[in-house]
Amino acid sequence: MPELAEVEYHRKRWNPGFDEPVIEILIHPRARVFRNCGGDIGEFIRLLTGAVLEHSEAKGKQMLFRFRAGKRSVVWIGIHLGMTGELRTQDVPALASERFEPASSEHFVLVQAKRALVFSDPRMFGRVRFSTGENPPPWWTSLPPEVVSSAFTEEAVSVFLKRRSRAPIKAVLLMQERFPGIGNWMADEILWRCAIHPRQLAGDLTQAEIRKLWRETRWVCEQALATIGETYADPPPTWLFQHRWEDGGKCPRTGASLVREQIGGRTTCWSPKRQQLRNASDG
DNA sequence: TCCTATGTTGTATG
DNA sequence: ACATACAACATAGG
Repeated sequence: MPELAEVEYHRKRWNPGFDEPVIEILIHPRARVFRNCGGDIGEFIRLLTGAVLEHSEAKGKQMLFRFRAGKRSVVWIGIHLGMTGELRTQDVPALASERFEPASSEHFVLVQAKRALVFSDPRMFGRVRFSTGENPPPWWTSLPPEVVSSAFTEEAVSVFLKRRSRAPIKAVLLMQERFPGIGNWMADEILWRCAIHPRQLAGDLTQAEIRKLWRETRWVCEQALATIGETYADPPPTWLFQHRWEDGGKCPRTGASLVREQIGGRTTCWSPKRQQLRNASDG
């Protein structure tokens, strides 16, 4: 499920574990989610045992958790949820004899006195990585500016679209280096609001369309964070979101039928009455 | 049985 | 070197 707002929601699901030490770590060390995890897993497990979760944040689809492991030692855990990853907390049994038993998809569990912090991911497209030291790892600090930040400018979008001028705009919106956190449903939602056909080449967009795309990208991210990001509540039926997966679904603006096709390698939903392909010269 | 899946990455091709 | 397209990754559910 995880795009920008779903990631933010899952990040906060570990909040009940703040300020309490990790007693034990349960792990499937050979799970694919630990590929290139940043060093020796056993060593990170040793450092994390007894450590205290003191901060977390999300950037796009990435999450970072900071643990204090003694006065001068910090351990960072980076998590990406991939396609099917989830974070949750679970109460641990009061009796020590009923120890927490992770399911096969629960690759990484931080057990505390009162609860377990659980990362699960059946398909294992997600990723867990580790780092140590006072500063966040380089892969984190080099992430692009967030869509909802002031650094996400119309100019930056315009430059990026010109660089990617021969790719369909749908594929370009999925590129995390400029649109961090945008995923398949958000890209479709944005293009539907802009009345831009997902197959339109990025280089064909007029400056007015680029401005609209920039504004609607920010708007969809803000609204998704306010609904899904807070309570996991679905956005209202005025969004494409509520209709896009339903066979025979209707466009909430025009009432006409929606269509689905593969564009940029992903199933794409749009409203043909509202989003029409045009020649570059027509713009 | 076959098809789909809210993601990323490695590789081939232009 | 850069941009683009697509298979591959691994599993569950309709």
